Amino acid sequence: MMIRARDRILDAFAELLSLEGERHATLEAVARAAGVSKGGLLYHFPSKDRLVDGLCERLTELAAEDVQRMRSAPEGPARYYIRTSYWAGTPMDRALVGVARLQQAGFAAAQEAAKSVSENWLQALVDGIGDQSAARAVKLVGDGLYYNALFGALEGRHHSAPDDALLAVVDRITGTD
Amino acid sequence: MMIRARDRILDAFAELLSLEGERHATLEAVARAAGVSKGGLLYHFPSKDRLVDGLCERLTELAAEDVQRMRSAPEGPARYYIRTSYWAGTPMDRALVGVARLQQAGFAAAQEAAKSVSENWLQALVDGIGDQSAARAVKLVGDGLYYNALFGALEGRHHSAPDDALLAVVDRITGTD
DNA sequence: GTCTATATTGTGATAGAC
DNA sequence: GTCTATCACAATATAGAC
Repeated sequence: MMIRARDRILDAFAELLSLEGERHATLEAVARAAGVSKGGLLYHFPSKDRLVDGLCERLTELAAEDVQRMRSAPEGPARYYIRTSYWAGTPMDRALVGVARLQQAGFAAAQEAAKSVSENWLQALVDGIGDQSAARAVKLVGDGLYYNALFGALEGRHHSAPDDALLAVVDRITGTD
Repeated sequence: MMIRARDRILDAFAELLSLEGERHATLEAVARAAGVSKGGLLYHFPSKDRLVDGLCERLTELAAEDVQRMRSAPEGPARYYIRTSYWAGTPMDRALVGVARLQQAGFAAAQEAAKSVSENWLQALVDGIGDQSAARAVKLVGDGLYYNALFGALEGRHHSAPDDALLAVVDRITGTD
């Protein structure tokens, strides 16, 4: 069965945003990558702002699922968060980097969505670690990894191997060592 | 004496990029903010790519000076780096966030400049701390702060007060406590 | 639901006066 | 060095056929 065009369009949008940058994610480029015409795209998303909204909603859903996994992870939320903060080209990676790029381009909806998911991750870390400062430091290390992912995505780099030495440093931050 | 128009233009470009996002930093908006006409701007920077180059060069200069200060800081490079990684609206903050936004919009020159200054900061941390993993973790915390600055700039938030609790965590990472 | 064709606007860039 | 006027093109959006 055919994947719904609406989903293919969001896939293409996230991919162009994360791999080529916001300037290259034009409606025409997205339509072409999704295999539809510009008019076809605009049937599903009547304006670019609505397309942005669509990706923000997808990120919100994917991030909420991730927070659930994080809260119930046997290794603890800190290690889980750091281990999964590497760019691996997953749907959530592309959605997150895509929304970050939209936010930095100046789209208000992306600003709000990025802030919201960021706060949810931080809260899960605070609840799991207990200590505010340690949770914040772990969050910052993860943010740093995402920031580096913003570069890595454009360069086509993948950081597939979770870094054991870094995880050891994280254990020192949380006091688990 | 009148500040050179060329510098005013770069100031305006960095400010619009960091405070309103890349989409709003059009040649017309930059010219208006700098108090010149579009034609006047294009005398100094014949194309948008040259304007981007100009900001990248400014960042490279400011970052090189900062690396010097960092290497000779009495508190050590780690604490210096973290303490100055907060968004405070300084010229270097605006240049750095501005270039980050250009990079994520898809400008290749910004990609190279951001990568270069990032590597120089990391090298200063490695040289100062000794341990590779610890230096990398400190760099990631600083990157995380910059990543948060990408949000804070748009929201007009300033993180003027260096966070003592975070600096204490950094000491634990570097083994200085 | 998807297409083609077209309208509208914004953006980067040029030409030439002063 | 800076301006005004204008250009060419690209990006978003609309209209209407199928």
